[in-house]
Amino acid sequence: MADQHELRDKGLRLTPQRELVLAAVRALEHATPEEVAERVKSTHPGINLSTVYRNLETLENVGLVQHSHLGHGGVRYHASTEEIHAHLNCESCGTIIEVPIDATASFTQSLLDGYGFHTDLAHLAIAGRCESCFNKP
Amino acid sequence: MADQHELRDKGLRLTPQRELVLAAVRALEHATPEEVAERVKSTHPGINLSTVYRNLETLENVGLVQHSHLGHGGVRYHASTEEIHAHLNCESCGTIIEVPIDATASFTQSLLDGYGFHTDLAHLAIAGRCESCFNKP
DNA sequence: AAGTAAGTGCAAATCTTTCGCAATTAGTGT
DNA sequence: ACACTAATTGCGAAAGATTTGCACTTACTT
Repeated sequence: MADQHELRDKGLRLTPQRELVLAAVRALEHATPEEVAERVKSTHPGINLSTVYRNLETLENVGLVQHSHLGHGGVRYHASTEEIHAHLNCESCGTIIEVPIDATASFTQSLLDGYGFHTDLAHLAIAGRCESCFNKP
Repeated sequence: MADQHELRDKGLRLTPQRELVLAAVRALEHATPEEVAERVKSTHPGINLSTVYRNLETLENVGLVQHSHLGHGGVRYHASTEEIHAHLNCESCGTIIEVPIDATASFTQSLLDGYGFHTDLAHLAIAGRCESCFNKP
């Protein structure tokens, strides 16, 4: 039931580093590899950045985490959930708003109808400004 | 009327490098800085990559060009036009489909209504797969 | 024609991500 | 518990993209 099993069930070895990386991604929500490393270091100071990168990749391969591109900020990882969602990324304050993919269905359908394009909104954020930033300068 | 004026009107000096960078962005459509440099070199072999980067930034500051993030492929520049458009970026073949912003209006409106989010679809591409890539493996 | 500030070239610095390789360690069988 | 093997880690170096400092050049002004 524990954490162990979800990793081992995927055919992965259970290392402290790997568990911590996964835990950090889950705790941080949309963190950069750097931020994940930072977080892991609080528990496991010796972890190497390469190890973080490799684990993020490995965890993504087995479907436990996913990354998306948030424009300027670079790549960010988040835990996989049942709920696939799109990301609205405020370019001013960096806030990320999650939007259930259903809310985007009619849009993606129209892109399919109009352009034959099969949209994957989960993978790339949508840029813009959140309410409060929009109301500022 | 000529090219000179559009640059000078923006308060910029008219250098061969700058003109060529602008011309390259216009000719290439959605080119990476590297590609712009490559193109400029055919006319002006000595141009330095830094100069290309600096000019892209400068031209963007005065509004003559814009960049957008196309996921994995990195940053791409295109000329500013009357026609703002969104980019659909096929993750398999890299093709970019331009979509008039009108076609996205009801979607962005719904994000505004639902989340108070002011979407800027021009800035970040939308990932997915084009028709033909979708029909392959 | 001379002055000056913008622009350029060059080399080095940064930043992010990847890679090779030797040392370590988790999971397996004994 | 013990040894074995392959996966994983740490480390240092490498690669790719973009930025920066600085001295030299050049476009524009007067």
